[in-house]
Amino acid sequence: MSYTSTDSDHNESPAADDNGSDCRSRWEGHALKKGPWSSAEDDILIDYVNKHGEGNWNAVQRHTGLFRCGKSCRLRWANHLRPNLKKGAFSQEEEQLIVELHAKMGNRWARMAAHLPGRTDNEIKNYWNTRIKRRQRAGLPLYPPEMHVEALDWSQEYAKSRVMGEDRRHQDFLQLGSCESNFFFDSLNFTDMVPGAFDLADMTAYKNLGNGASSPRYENFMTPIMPSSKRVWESELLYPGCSSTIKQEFSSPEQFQNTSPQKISKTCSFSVPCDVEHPLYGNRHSPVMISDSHTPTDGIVPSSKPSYGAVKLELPSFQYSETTFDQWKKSSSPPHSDLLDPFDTYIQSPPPPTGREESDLYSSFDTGLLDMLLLEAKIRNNTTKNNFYKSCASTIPSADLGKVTVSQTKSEDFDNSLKSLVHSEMSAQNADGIPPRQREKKRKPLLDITRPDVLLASSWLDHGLGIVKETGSMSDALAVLLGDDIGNDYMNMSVGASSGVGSCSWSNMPPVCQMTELP
DNA sequence: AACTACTTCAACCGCACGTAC
DNA sequence: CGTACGTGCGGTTGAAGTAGT
Repeated sequence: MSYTSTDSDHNESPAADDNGSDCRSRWEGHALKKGPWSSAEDDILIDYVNKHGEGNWNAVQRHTGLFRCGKSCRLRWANHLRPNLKKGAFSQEEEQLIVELHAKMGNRWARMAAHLPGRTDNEIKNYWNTRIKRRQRAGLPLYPPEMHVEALDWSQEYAKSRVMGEDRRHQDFLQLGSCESNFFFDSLNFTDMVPGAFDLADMTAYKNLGNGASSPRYENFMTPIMPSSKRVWESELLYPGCSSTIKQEFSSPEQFQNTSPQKISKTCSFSVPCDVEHPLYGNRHSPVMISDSHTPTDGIVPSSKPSYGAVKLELPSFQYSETTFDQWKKSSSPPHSDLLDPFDTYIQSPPPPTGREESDLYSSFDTGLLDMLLLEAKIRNNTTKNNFYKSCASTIPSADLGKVTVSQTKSEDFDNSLKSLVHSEMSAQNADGIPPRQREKKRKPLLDITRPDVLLASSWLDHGLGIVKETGSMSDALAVLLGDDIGNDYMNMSVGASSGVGSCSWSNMPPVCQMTELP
């Protein structure tokens, strides 16, 4: 950015912004000013808003002669001029709330700002970016472990509220899957590699996975980056039944430990969500259980468009009603001081040691969600392949899924149909590495995982989480899971998508995605 | 004091959505 | 149905400020 004017000079800059409808660079022959606002401009804007109220920002320049575009006026008002704005550093409570909110929402700054009176989305965003850098430097994960538990609690509340029909506004465009992230991260990843335990809490854990793999100016990819087409792709991914069921069925680690893998498997089974008009799964909010699922879901349509080949380590953000969030807040545990900087008390409770015995994983149920995921992955290995197809199907828009008839739901044909859809979807996108439904909206690459700094950062990642980085490759895993045919398709896909959006080397996958051999 | 490196934050940019026509 | 417009959001940028040498 090159500010072309300052407070002292009131020259109108020959604005470089000629991009049409947004901030037009000129208005009635005058160049629109850019850069910092002068106090005189502020006064004009304040006066205008006092007289006419907020909104209709483009009219400001018409009525006041202020050579600022409407967007600029709105931003200035919202971030600096409107009353009741809090200035200064965030309080401890605010900081903690931001961390909690981010764990639940991702990079939804405006939504987070709604919970922080007097604070703007921009402030929160800046704070968060600063926090990322600080903690990265300190080699700390972005979230303390307690976040997982809280997120789990929240997801239950959230699931309840959804079943009760709340949050209709956001249900209108529910999409399944962590839509923007890499295909395997979305769909194969935890839902299937770690079947049955993929909900908000899981993604919080996953988020932590990536907390370190960033570099200056690129750190954001490790936080839940919303896609540029975020509103369409907004992920409401929740498998509320799964984690909730886990919690209900196994109220204690001992109980979990004493339960047969089969029971755990059934309890944690993979639930395919549904949507209101979904020809396959039934009506929205109709609890649906398919295959080996014993867990009703509240129904979310699997219609996300995967970003094939784009490893963005992105996590879905969760929309929620304000009511729901408040409910969650009430039910959540008391504030944790270790949510806060400076690197705080988290240092006193370091990440779990690496290289555990599996038995230790059982006993870590209450502390390490990621460990739980790993454990489940082992338990559930046998069901992974079939689930993979279902998961792939979850990336296919519901319209296409409609090709799979309801009668096929529980039959082998169902799986075959899904496989067919998956194949066709993959082959369609293989040509240029972009899924056909995504070509029209090519997005900026948010992560190039081949970047040296990104790869280097992975050690930080592992360190911060205490994860043993296994050496097995993802391609091997896929070969095992899918057979050579499908697996190769995905390998090719990965290569084909290596330009632009960001290539993905399988060996670069997070450790959790490299789980291959199970005892 | 001068220089450099780093951090903070205000503002810009592009995109997407909703609405009116 | 397509287009223009207004608005809002999230990501990015770079000037200004600060700390370190």
